[in-house]
Amino acid sequence: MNPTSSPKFRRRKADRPREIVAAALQIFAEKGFASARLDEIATRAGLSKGAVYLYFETKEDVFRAVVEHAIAPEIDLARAAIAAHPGPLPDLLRLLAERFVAVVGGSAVGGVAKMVIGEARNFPELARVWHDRLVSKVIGAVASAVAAAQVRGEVRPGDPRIYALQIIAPLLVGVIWRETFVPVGAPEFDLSSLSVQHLDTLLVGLLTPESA
Amino acid sequence: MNPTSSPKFRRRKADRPREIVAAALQIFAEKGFASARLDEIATRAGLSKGAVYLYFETKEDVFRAVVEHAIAPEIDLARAAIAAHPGPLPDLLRLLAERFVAVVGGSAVGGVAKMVIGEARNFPELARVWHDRLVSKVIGAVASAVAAAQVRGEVRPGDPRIYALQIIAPLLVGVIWRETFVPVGAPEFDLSSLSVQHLDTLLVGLLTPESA
DNA sequence: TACTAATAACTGACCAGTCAGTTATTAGTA
DNA sequence: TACTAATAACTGACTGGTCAGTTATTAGTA
Repeated sequence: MNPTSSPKFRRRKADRPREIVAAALQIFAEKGFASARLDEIATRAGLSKGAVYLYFETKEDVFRAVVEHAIAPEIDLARAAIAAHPGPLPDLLRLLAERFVAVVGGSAVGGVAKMVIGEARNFPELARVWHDRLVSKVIGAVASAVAAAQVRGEVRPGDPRIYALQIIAPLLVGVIWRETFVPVGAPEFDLSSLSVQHLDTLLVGLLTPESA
Repeated sequence: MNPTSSPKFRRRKADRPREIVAAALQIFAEKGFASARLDEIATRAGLSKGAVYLYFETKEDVFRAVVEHAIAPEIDLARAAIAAHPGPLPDLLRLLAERFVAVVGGSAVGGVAKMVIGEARNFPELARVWHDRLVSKVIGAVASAVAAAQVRGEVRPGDPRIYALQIIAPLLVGVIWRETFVPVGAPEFDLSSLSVQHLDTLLVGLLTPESA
């Protein structure tokens, strides 16, 4: 009819994978792996289902790319913050929490985390990637920061790995809460207030009386 | 072949629903809703798929029954513990944590929780049931116990609802960890040690200097 | 004999993955 | 600059398999 003004499609090989992953991130975060339809992912990415298979072998392949894509910035976040921590433990923890709230609050990472939890049994490999590349690194880094602070006499005795979990858990549950219960009418937890009150409270119990 | 010793089936109308729900609890906890096969549930319950439809309308109906079944004892647990709490807040919290570890550690409730998180978007009604009947009640009860303790001067100022989340979160994350990452090789967190160290630490920050 | 719990074969819908054909784009030619 | 051949990005109809839910039939029970 009118070939000049509205071509049926554009050839944009370079941009497609990124766009497909972005669309898949949304759909997977909404529906989980099994219930996500490739047709819907393709449509949201602005192409046909067949074209998705020009860029990815299988649906699981797309899922993998999404997890990688969601993980990468998180690793940078954790690495940079821990590597550059100069001062005492409370400063590091407040910095980490602040970044966590900013990054997780403003992206679909929470949705991906929920998806990983939900699909862990059916796709253990993805849980493994998520754990090995992200979660264990964060827990390990926080735990060794705590252990170092214990050596300096800043932090009371106790299992550093459990301390790390205690530090992270309320923030994580805040995100899961938002993804799971807020959509069905539960009142939200403000991540920022949660983060502040959590650290204020926990640090009192964490630090030795001398250093506090 | 041998009709007397092994009849092809028995008629046991009264027991079937309970057995189906028990089998479904396991399968759903393992696979989540979408990936669970009704055939597998039926087989594990010791009957055929068609027979399941004599007792339940749809697969979602079975899911509903499972959630109800998993919730009921938890509600009793929370209600009884809170209602009967006599002494100061630390005693109540230690009691609750102990029960939590015992009940969640020894049952498939953790699996159901994970399932609810994973399937929340696709079956919001079930997330609503889980929230309204269980989670909000527990959070609310803990929050009002904290608020009462604040009035008594036992607990420092701060949002009681956030305090409640802080109290529960590490235990919850411990369970999610076990369900999600331990199967792919992550080291376990001992729920019991976690619970003890968590309360020991948190209570220092929670209680006023006078009451501690 | 009448009744019904239970089975097992069946249906219909759905969907991941395929592929033959279509169309946008680029390279080559004059 | 205009035309054309060659290429490859893309489409959409199709297939093969899976599975929730149905039903014709069988077998246990009263």
